[in-house]
Amino acid sequence: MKAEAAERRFVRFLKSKKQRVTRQRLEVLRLSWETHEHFTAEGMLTWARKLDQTVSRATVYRSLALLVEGGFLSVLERGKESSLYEHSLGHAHHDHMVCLSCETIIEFQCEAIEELQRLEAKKRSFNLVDHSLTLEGYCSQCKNPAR
Amino acid sequence: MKAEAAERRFVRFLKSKKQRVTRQRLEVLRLSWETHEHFTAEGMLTWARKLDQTVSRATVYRSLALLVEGGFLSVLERGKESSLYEHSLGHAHHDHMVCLSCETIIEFQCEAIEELQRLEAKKRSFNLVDHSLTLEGYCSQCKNPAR
DNA sequence: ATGCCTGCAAAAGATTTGCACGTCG
DNA sequence: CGACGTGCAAATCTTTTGCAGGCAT
Repeated sequence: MKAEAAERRFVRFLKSKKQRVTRQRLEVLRLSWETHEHFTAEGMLTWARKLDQTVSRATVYRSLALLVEGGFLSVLERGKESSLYEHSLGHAHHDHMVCLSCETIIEFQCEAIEELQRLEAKKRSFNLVDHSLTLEGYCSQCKNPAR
Repeated sequence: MKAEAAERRFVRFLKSKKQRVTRQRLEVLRLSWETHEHFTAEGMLTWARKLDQTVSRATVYRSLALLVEGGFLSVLERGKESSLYEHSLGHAHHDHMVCLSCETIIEFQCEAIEELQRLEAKKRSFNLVDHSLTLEGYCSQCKNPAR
């Protein structure tokens, strides 16, 4: 999805929730569309501050949460490490492989896995909303069988 | 695996790492074998303190990390929420479905998914060490399509 | 002996919250 | 206007760490 489309959709999303369209919220949305990398809340704060000295950390967190709720961003939780965000609408869904050595993130898609997940959920009358799958190991660069 | 077997294996594990077999470490191991539920570090601390007033939080965390490293426990990371542990050796590997409403955790196994993960990893020359798959949604009790 | 462990308390790090003020609708 | 959003700083919460003394080997 293009940035402008995302923006229009975000405005609609906010209105539907009776929330206000503010400069800060739009800014976070726009910035998240400007990279194709994963980013942290702190990273977003740094970018936002380049445009507007006064944006606060709290607002960045609050906006990111809103964007996730609306499905504009998806989150990759990393235990105690800070979460990584990426814009998601219009991106095909994918999962991640994370290198335990160099931290590189490889994205992959596998429809067969998704299908099996839906099947397992259905078996248990579980109303599947979302899922997160992360494979941990060593990328081809690091191939480090030690641990 | 029985508790005694786990204990023997843990002692061997510690010795192999030239680490000491201490009362606190054994206690954490034993307690983790006494429940078949998932537990938090804080929960473990509470249990341990019933037996020994002086066990410290730091030691519980350090022991849990050791047990995870040795493969005695597995962890379910929950974003900002505290991690959940469960004894794993001798338990077949499984993944989790977490109810967004009542927090119930349903365990499931699917060898076909595991196989596909190995396949995807191999495709990318990724040396797979571990993985975590969590399905989020609503359990049959809560079936709450809203969100 | 002696070096790994432990308890304690303080530190860390990410994220959240309370509050007074600003601003969108 | 009036409610909702924002910035700021302080608070939270989980987990980690530094250090002095204790205990396993």
